Amino acid sequence: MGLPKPIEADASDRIREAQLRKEMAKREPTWEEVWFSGWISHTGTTKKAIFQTNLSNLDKERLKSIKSAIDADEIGVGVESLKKFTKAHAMRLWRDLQDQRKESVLKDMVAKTPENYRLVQTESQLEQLIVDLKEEPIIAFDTETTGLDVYNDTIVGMSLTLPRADYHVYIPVAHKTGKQLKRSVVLKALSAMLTNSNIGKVLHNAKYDMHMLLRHGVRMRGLAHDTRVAMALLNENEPSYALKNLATKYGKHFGFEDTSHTFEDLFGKTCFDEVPLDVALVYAAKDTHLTWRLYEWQRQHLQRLGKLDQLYQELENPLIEVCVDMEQCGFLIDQNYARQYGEELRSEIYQLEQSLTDHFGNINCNSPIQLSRKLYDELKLPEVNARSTDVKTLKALKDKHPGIEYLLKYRELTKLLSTYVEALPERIKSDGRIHGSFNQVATVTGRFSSNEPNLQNLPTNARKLIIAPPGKLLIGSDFSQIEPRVLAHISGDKHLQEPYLNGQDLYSTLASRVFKKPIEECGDGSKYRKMMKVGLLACMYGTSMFTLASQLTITVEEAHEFIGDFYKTYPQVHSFIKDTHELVKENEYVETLYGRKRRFPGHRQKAKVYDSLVKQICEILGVEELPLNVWRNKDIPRNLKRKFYEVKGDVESARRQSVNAIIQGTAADVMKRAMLNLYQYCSRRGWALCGTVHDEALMMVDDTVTECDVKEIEACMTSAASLDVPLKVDTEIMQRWGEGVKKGEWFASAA
DNA sequence: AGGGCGAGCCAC
DNA sequence: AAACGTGGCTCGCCCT
Repeated sequence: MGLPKPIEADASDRIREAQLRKEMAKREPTWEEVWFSGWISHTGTTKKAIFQTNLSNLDKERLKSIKSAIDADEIGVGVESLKKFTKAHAMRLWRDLQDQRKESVLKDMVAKTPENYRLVQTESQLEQLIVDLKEEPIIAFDTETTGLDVYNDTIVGMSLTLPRADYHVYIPVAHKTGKQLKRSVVLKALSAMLTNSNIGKVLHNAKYDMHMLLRHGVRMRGLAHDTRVAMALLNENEPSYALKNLATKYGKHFGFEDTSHTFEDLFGKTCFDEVPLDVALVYAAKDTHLTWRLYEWQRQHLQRLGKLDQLYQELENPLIEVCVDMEQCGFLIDQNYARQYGEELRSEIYQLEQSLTDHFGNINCNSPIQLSRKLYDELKLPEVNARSTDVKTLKALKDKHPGIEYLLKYRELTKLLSTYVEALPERIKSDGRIHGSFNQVATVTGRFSSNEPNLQNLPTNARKLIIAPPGKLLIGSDFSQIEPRVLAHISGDKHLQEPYLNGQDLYSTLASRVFKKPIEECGDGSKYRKMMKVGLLACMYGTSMFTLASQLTITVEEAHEFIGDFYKTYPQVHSFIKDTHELVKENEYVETLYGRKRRFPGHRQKAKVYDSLVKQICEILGVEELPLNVWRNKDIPRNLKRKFYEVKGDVESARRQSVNAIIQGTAADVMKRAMLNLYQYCSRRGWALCGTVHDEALMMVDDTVTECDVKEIEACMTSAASLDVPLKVDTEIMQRWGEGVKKGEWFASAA
């Protein structure tokens, strides 16, 4: 092998190298990057140019030849040690460099501690702080803790920004080293301020700090602004809402030019109570400082946007403490039931496994790869759906092999067991409850999400693990058909509103009109009603004719005709959808009824291209409307097709999402408003709102609850919005979630 | 060993 | 060529 020719690094190479270094600082690099970077450091920058070249400039072949040249001792450039430069060596070097970098960064940070960052370590300093706080109508606040578990970790320090006095403090209370006050002393001194709802607090992700303060018995009031929640309203597409990432990205707009380092960067896995106070001060005080600046910047934008500000002030901000209380409430798990049910499932699964081995041999049925090999290669089952092994495909193959039904049952039971029946009890905290978290700003449409565990996707059988504590009952109130009602309101379609105003069944009425059948033939369980229900949902979700056809087991042409008839009968629904597409093309965003925005950056240009291509295609074919299948149409030129499919996916996806975001988002707004009403009502009664599943609110109430109380609960929800159609709420009462009884029956049997 | 990712599946 | 919107969790598989 010949000696690789040195590659001269020019200025642009060096720039790219710097970029690579920057990239490497942000994420765990691949070992090749490490190897190369370490190599550069190891050899020094004065060595041959070949070593100064950016890795990304070397094609794979060249890199390989260089490596093997080194291995074969063919590179004799005076870097003898290089041939011993192994991966392990590189990683070690990398870590050393990182540590050195960390240390020097920390040293540098401490040296540059701003003058108005102060530690509060003594009684007199604390007293002075309390005095100064009396002059502040609004402050920024943050806690530093031993970890991220709000039910087990503890506060090790607190930082505050005093905007009027123009200084920032860090109050260590549980650091392992350094002079500091006791946590109880500090909290006692601060509690008047923290619990005073007239003193505004600005926090980043307040829910977390509020939980933490509750760990030490302090209920924070007067949350004025949460920069994380507000950021989600200002840009629902933000890739990360971590304070440091927001500072890096937007800092230049509010005077934070330097990129801040994340906790991980600086401290890795070290617990914050081990961090020396001088470092802790500059890190922690900067957090509230940053939060405050971010707040001021966000205020400008919210005020400019008006409606969004109102949404924040009236809805999202008050909802934060509702979330805190919901999470604190938690869900009680029936542990005996869980054990017993788990055993039942395990034995049933064991038997199914025996049958599966008989049918399919010794394979792992949980593995799609092994399963598809068995089903399609060995057993030669027809590949109805491209070798897929999902439920839908398996159901289609049910008649083809006797083992499939066992497989389906096995899927169902193992899912239930592993994801729910075994997993939920593992999350039980010391109070016997699970405390999942609810996130009000995790979805782009404004709906709630839930995790650790997700309480919004429990199947009925898993919900049965959750019970009301003694003396309590669970109440589940759900909005009936909220999304169609929102559509009826927003589209303004009088015909769609009619059944709601007259108390008729929506889908039967729709079906009767669209299919031109007497209402008797469109009743509950009729095929027309079923079709209509699927069809309406398809319109709200923007389903393609292909999918709709397969759902209804009709042809694409029939589906197209069906939707055409629907739009003809309900023209305002059609125009709402078309108008929305136009609107999103023009503005690149849509809004819910309450001003929540869903943005589609870059859509305008793509939509223009898309529309002009549609026009061209229609002209060539001499038709008004785009044909159902463009790809197979022989009359359309190839390059036109190619251009069309380049933008088709993105544009149609944005259009579907825009229509859906208005409907789903408005429904979410209404639910959030309802939750505020319910929270107030429940608090007054000493009850608890404990969760939400999109259109349903869950409450924990005394078992003395009356029919009248339930009416008030429902009123809290129906009065949440005044639409052109009435809102309807159905309520179930239960001791065990998943075994609910309609309110009517409950009170009838109680009497 | 542990992270990333896709398949699959649960909910509305 | 892809085919329905919003989520989160577990598993197998593949990678380092």
